[in-house]
Amino acid sequence: MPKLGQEPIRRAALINAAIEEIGSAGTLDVKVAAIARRAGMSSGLAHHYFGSKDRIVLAAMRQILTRMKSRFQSELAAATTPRERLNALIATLFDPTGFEPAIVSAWLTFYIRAQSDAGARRLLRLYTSRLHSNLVYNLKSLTNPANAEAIAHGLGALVDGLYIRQALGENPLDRYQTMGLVWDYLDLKLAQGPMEE
Amino acid sequence: MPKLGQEPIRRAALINAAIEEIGSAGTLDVKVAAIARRAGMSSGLAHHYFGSKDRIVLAAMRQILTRMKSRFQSELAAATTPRERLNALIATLFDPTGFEPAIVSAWLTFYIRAQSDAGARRLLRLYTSRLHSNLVYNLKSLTNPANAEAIAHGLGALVDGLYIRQALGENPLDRYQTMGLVWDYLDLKLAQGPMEE
Amino acid sequence: MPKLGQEPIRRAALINAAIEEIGSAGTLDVKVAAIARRAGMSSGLAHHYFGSKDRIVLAAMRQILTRMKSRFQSELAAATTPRERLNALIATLFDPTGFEPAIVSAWLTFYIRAQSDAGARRLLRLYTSRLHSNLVYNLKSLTNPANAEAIAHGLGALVDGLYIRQALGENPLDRYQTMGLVWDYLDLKLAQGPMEE
Amino acid sequence: MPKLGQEPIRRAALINAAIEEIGSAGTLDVKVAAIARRAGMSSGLAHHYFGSKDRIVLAAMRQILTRMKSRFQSELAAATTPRERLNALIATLFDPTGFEPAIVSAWLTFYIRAQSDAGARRLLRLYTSRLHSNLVYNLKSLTNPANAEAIAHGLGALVDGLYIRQALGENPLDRYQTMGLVWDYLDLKLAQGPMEE
DNA sequence: AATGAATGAGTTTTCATTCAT
DNA sequence: GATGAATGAAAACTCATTCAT
Repeated sequence: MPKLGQEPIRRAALINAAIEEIGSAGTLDVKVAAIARRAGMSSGLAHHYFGSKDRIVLAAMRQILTRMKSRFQSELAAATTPRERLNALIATLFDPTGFEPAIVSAWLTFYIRAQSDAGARRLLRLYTSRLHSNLVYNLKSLTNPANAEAIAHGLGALVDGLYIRQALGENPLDRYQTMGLVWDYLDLKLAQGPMEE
Repeated sequence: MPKLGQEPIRRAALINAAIEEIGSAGTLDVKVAAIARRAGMSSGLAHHYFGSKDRIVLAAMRQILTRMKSRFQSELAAATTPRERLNALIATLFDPTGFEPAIVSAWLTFYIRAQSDAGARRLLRLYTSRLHSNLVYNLKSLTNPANAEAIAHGLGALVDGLYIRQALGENPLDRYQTMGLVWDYLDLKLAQGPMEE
Repeated sequence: MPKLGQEPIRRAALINAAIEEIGSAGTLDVKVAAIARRAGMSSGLAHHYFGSKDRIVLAAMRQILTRMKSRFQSELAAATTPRERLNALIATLFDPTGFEPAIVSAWLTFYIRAQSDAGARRLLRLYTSRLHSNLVYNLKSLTNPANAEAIAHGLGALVDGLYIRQALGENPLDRYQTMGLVWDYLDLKLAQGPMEE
Repeated sequence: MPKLGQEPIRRAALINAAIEEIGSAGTLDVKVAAIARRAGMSSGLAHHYFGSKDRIVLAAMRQILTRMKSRFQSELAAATTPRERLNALIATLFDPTGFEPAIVSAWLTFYIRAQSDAGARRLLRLYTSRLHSNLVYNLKSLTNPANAEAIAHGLGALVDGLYIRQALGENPLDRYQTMGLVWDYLDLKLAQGPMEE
């Protein structure tokens, strides 16, 4: 009797292996064989489940985004005020889970890939715009709309920048210091640009 | 007698071609043959001058950093006060020359590559630490040392983040808006953390 | 399930093909593709199993030495007196198996290669010193130690010289004549330098 | 005014450079560019004078043989008796000039090449047969014809074997010890097989 | 479902040889 | 004669993908 329900297990194992492999190599230039080995199976099976290397990589990317999305959802569920929701968003962005070296590194690599791959770009844009509108939506309760847009841009850029430095091992700050830097920015901007009167 | 002094000309042509190729591909994963073709020569000659593909790519990276360094130097020459120097640094970072798609793209790819390539990492770290100490040095005239460090970190992350978004074509801001965002951050932070008394 | 245990089969096939190819070309300068073709597989597979051309060639050399070693062992097993063992050693050195054009040719090429390749040199030195000490050990029962060393040197050089001539097709002697020449040398030397009293 | 008579100088320089290069590389697999550089000229000029790499290598081989021939002639000129001539032949074979590592090494490499290259084979055979008949001719004065042939074979093989060991750096004997080994062989053989009565 | 053997197309790399000057 | 730039063909090597079992 064949083991039932192997497919989802195998797929998940491959996706995780791909993320780890990309993260540890610091390159999208990983070998299917290496991913499969890390996932404890043959390269042939990896192809069987995903059809091509590109699909594996894309699935890994999707997986990272999905994880982040569900983290957002659970964090946001507990928040009630706009400021709490903003704090929750930032806390999620810097959640240790998403900040593991492998994840950060894989994430950045996806950024690069998005430049030349429409599928990756679409995925990433979806994520970016969701985050942006989420930020803007909550900021609008705390400041005027134009300011909300500006702050959202600044926050987004700051987060991306901190990510990139993390990936390079150049960030001398720990998680709380990093979050403090972002919160500080948020506080300053909110103090600077108040609600229109 | 053959054409003399072709070496520097060819090397420069190859480096430029490599930057363009990397920029247009959005990947470090370019072919030597493609670079050589773009530079108007055979792939054999490219190898003759650089020895290997890696060296060509590394030279391209070095070139980008060199250009940025000389831009810094000329901008800084005209500045006299610390604040002017900070403004000049930021202006240089967002100089259109450095923000051309090809350059941004090559730059980002370089970031990723630095993770797995010691040569690239060394080069990048040199650039990063120079920029950081330059920022800190000038900020120390305007605020207390601890604050100077913190602001330099925030500025660095912000700039990196804006770069990444530019590379993705996700930055809806133009050059002046982008610089405005950075200046604004600088102003806010300086206002927040004054000189120690 | 694929055919299992192909690796040793393929490796052996490649090694044999390499020996044949080297022998028939009279050069170590053979193409991986040619070896692979002779072994009935793709060049990719040859690389898969050996990693590089050099490793294939080295493995071929090792194989030749191994064969000779096992021939020594079986010949020596039957010998009981020192003189019988010396005769067995010489008989083995001139065993037709080791004197096939392909083998001789590969062997000579190996000699040359040993000059620039540490791996080959180590292998060859191992063989050379084993043979030498084997000769010396048995000669010591028949003559004084200093003489044993000298005879071993002479025998070694004579054998090498006969090999090289065989490789060039310049040796007008057949196997027995060639062995006779060596035995004759041994007899003369033993007669000349007797046991110390 | 162009320098006159440059051609023979250039050719000689290239030939010497080729011998050195082959000797130091321990391979016939040397680059034209490397030979030319060693000879202090461009690779283009090397082709101008020799037409192809093969011709350079062959010329180097011819050069070594020519040198040895002239050494034979001058040594033989002084000898008057058969035994003196034999001694002179052996002394020439082990003349330090011909025993320089580069020469020995290049020589061996030629041996290999002779297996796959008719031009090289012809050249080498010419040398070999001349030496052989020279040995035989003089030996015939000292022993019976059949014995002369046999001794000449043994001497030839012994010399070749000593050469190969020299090239490998495996010969623990110095020049005089090496010659002693050969003379010893000659003496023993002559003592063993006297003139027919 | 699963394996890992096998392929072959795609790239890098090397170098003898040619050629404009 | 002389240079060294330039080429291009040949070879090594890599790896996604296929496939027999």
